Amino acid sequence: MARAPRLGPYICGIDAALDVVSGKWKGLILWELDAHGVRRFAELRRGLPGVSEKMLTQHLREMETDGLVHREVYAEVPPRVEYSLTEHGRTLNRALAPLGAWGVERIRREGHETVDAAEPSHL
Amino acid sequence: MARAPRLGPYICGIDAALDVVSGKWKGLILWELDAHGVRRFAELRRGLPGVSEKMLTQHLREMETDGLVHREVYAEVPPRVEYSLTEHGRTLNRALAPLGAWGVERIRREGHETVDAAEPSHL
DNA sequence: CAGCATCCATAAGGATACTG
DNA sequence: CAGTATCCTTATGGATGCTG
Repeated sequence: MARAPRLGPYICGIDAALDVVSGKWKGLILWELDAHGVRRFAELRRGLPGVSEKMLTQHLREMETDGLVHREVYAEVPPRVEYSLTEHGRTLNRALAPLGAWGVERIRREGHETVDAAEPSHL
Repeated sequence: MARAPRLGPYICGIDAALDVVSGKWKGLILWELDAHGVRRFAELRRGLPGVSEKMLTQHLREMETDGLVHREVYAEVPPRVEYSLTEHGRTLNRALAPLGAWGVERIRREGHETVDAAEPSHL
């Protein structure tokens, strides 16, 4: 099953925003889709080293429900499904930019380990 | 025990930033401390309706470890402890502002329920 | 290819009682 | 006042196998 419909009320805007980006891969999914415009399931999977099929599917479904991601299914054999960001997804991604910059600073400051992405860098 | 020292490497800045604000009350703790400058344990508790002592203590300790919060203990009877933000805490809070604004928009858009804060509003 | 179903391990959060 | 300690429930994420 997916995420339960969030029981209590939100306390503030941060709370409401964090609710839709919390999840191990959601920030990265947002980044991938924003960078490439459109991605198929398998492409997305390759872009997120270590993600399981289950988690990728689950996160994509939740983000679809939250109005961040658009899912386009083509009735072909073999099946093809393309994911892209909605306008809300794009604005969220822009709102996340300063946070990402802060995070990069934190990594640099504390000398955390990072992964080497095949594509140049998300940093 | 508190949070484990985070096993894997960070994938991107968002990832590294989310790691320190994930936790049911952390965004709000940041907000409270930024708004008031200095808060005692009990004041903080009143500002976070519904938080348990355990979670508040735990979150504060993690945020201290992450260099976001400063904890000042006064050797008095009865004991007094004051919490405030470090410079890193303040910059994080600023980086969170656009996300908070996005969240407020989302609440408005989707008609989510919110709590009525005693103090004017976190929204 | 793009998934769904099932089972399982760990992490996050909460309730309650007690203390320097 | 400002916490600890303990026990318990739920949420999150992962492994594996199967399917239209």
